[in-house]
Amino acid sequence: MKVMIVDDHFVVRSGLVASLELEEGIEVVAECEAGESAPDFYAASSPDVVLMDMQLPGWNGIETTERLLEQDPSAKVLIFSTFARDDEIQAALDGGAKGYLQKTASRDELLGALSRIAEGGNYLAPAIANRLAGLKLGPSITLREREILSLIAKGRANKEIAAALGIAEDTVKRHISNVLQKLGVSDRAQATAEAIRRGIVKVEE
Amino acid sequence: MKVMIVDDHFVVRSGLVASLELEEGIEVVAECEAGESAPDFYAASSPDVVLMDMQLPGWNGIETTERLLEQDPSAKVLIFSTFARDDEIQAALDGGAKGYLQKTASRDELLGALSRIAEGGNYLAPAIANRLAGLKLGPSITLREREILSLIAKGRANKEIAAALGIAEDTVKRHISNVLQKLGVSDRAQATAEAIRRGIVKVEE
DNA sequence: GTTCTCGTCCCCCTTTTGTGGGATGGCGAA
DNA sequence: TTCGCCATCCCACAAAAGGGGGACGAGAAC
Repeated sequence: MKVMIVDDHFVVRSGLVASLELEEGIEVVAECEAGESAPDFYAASSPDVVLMDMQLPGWNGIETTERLLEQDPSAKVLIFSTFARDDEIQAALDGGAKGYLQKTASRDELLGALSRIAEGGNYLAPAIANRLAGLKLGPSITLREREILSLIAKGRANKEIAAALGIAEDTVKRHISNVLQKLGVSDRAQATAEAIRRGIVKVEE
Repeated sequence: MKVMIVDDHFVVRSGLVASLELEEGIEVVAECEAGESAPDFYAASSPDVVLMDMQLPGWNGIETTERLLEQDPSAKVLIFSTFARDDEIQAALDGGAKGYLQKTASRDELLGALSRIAEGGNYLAPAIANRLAGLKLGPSITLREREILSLIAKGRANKEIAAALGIAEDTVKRHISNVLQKLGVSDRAQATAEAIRRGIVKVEE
């Protein structure tokens, strides 16, 4: 089985290489530090499975997965993330990933997930699968709403947001009113915290 | 140099072992998955440096560091964390750690930090050191202001904050006005984002 | 002593925010 | 096609937010 690794942490890459190369029949054919370079590495090494980190500078794991799938619709991506946030898992699976594993997973779980996916199957850690099954999917946040949320987090007033997007201030207020309800919060400050928690808005260093 | 590793992620442990064992003069004498077992491993292997993960189930990195220092006040601990939150770094250094390194660090940075600390020195990633220095130079956020910031992030209105703290609404407004200036932001939404970024307010799963 | 910051309180003022109502056009799914 | 959702716009209104002024007591710092 040919495996490609996408992770910006050298320590994770070398840990994965060290564990996987020990295994009979597994070969790491590419290691890549950034989402942006993944398509080229993929084309050059045609791996059976891609092990993809979620938190990457630049393109994140989801975006990179989508690009790989544009390039090769049969690409098999296993997301390997530090976190297990429901919305992130949902987004990863929606984006076409074949599985989702936390970095707390044991070596056996990792190997099991890899072989399941190489065979064309899917893999979700049991704990995650259960949680997702019981998850009541709340109303989804639209593109426009996400856009406005990120401007709110930057301290923009409704008037400024309207100007930036070229729409009326009343429309902005309407969007905000809707998104506050969807997030189950009462004002833009709490919406900011919730958007950051859900990964809708990023906080850069 | 004898190194002990404390990290619950097998992939990080094997990555560290793989990278460190390649190096002349470095030997990994203990690997440990939980803070609770660290003291025993430490006593059995007497390492020169302990590489400590921050996010551990049970005892976290700071608590484990403190226990190791009770046991051996000359223990040298290098925190190896996924994050770089100001308050966490502060707590780690206050707790007696000799250094703080993010998991995004390169192999060279890691080796450099390890040898600096083995020699009895300290190590803070340059970016982090600058940021901490910058924060100390900037105006400091008072206790009351932090308290109010976290209530703002929870969506509380000024009136509610006043009631919760048993003070007048005008006083709350005064505090908010001050803290907005100190953070260099224009409203409570942006203040929320900034407070989260600086680690003043935490976002839990 | 004096000066400084912190936390507290009051007044007044403008601007912003958030919600309610109602309305239109587009677009995709049932 | 009809229905629902998205995005857009309008109006009106109450509440909230944020800034300005001035003031006071406690305690730390000089």
